[in-house]
Amino acid sequence: MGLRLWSTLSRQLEELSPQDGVVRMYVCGPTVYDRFHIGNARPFIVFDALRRYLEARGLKVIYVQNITDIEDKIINRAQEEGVSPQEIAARYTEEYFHDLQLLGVKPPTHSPKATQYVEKMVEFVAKLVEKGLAYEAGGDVYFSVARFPGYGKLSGKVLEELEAGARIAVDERKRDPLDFVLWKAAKPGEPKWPSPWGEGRPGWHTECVVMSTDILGLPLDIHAGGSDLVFPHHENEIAQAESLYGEPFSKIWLHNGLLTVRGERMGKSLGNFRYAREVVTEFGTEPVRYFYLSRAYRKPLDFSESGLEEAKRALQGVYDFLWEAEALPEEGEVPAEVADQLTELEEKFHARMEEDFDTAGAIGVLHELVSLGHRLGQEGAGGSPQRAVAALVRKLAEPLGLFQEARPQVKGRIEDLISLLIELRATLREQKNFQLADRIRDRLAELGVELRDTPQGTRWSLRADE
RNA sequence: GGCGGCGUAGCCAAGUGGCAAGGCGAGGGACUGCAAAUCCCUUAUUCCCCGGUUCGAAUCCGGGCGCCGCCUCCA
Repeated sequence: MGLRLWSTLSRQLEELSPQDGVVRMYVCGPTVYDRFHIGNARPFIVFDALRRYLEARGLKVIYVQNITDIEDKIINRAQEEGVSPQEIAARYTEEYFHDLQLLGVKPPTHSPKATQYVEKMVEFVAKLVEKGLAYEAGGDVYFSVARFPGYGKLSGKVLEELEAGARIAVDERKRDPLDFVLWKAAKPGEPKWPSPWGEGRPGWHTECVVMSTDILGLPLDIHAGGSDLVFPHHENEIAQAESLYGEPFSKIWLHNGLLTVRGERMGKSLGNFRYAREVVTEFGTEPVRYFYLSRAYRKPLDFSESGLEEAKRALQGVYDFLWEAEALPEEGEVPAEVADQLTELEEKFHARMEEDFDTAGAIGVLHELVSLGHRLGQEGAGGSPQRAVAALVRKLAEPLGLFQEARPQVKGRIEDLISLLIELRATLREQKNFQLADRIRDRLAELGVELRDTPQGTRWSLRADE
């Protein structure tokens, strides 16, 4: 397969070329100081879908997503609540896995924690110091940006202009305002680890480099995250990794667009966020996934309830076909002409997916398949062709985590009761007692049981609960 | 100010050189006792504007206008 992805680094489509069929993929994970919000969920869902698509195409994917369990925000939160940072981190790590599951995300192959890697980070920083790429100052260690000629290549920034525009209050311990911290000296009461520069803790940009290379080796095939991480986070990762190892850190850099609310970026600090858990609970797993995957992953996406509602309706339309088709008996052959159409649409689906992971275009193809299925039903093609269409939709959508739900079932006795009401209604209709017949239909609809009168008799289906 | 990106129907949205996917919604028709669902038709002669290149441009180039993100922790 030839999957091409837009790399932020090269600013062009890059062929994914894994060695031995193994894709080494790293996605920036959460800082566990709170539950993540629905905007944070975008990369989790999008890159989960990418990973699963690659797996569906026969590749092995080693998917690593870090957990930052030592960081300022965790310490602050711990102080606010009067508990230990470890307790905060443990709590929200658990919540993170819980919410990932709610989003229908397959657990990462590896979920390394920063605190498990402190020793290796110390070794890494020591090597940078040894090579003269970093320096110690007052118990802190800084990376010397001037020592890495490629600095700015990911974000397209130019060193001189960055310095000119530096808004940060210059820390006098830094030799250059752009230098960033690799190791922070411990303040009283903070978690700390021993190091050649005294007790302290690792700085923010180091963990991803150390953990990803430790687990995946160099270079990574894909390094991914939100577009807000391009600078400085990923730029700084490249600087550390490449200046030390002297080879490319990651072949492809992927960045998802941010979630906005009425055009403004969703952020914890802006207060315009909603927790992912809250949104999934309200709208459901698949509507949330559909909402994200029906938009190009690189573009900004505006969050709205109406957008989620629309996703829900679109999804229901597909299920109306799937559930109906799957209830049909296997009968008749799949005509060669239909088989050809299915092959053609399947190829179209993959063509969209392979061109920069165009899930939105690919979902459009799935809707085309559903239309084809309906048309076959209309033409009286018999059960088998429609079932074949439904099966293909299910298969193609599986890596997206869409259209996988089974028809809601009711227990045997309730099913018998519904059948009884339908029988009764049929009699009433024969007797032209439409008022009562309609009342049965309306009341059942209110209870979530929809009746449809077809030439083959009355069919019923259950609406999924809100 | 610098860097990155976006602007396609009423709304959401794919498409980056060869007749403008798809979803939601709206209107008309078929079907129905009436509905619902479904099917058929209609809803962008045109892709923010102005120039240019080309046999041909939403797609490439130049110039505007508007919006967003990053430049500070942030998915």
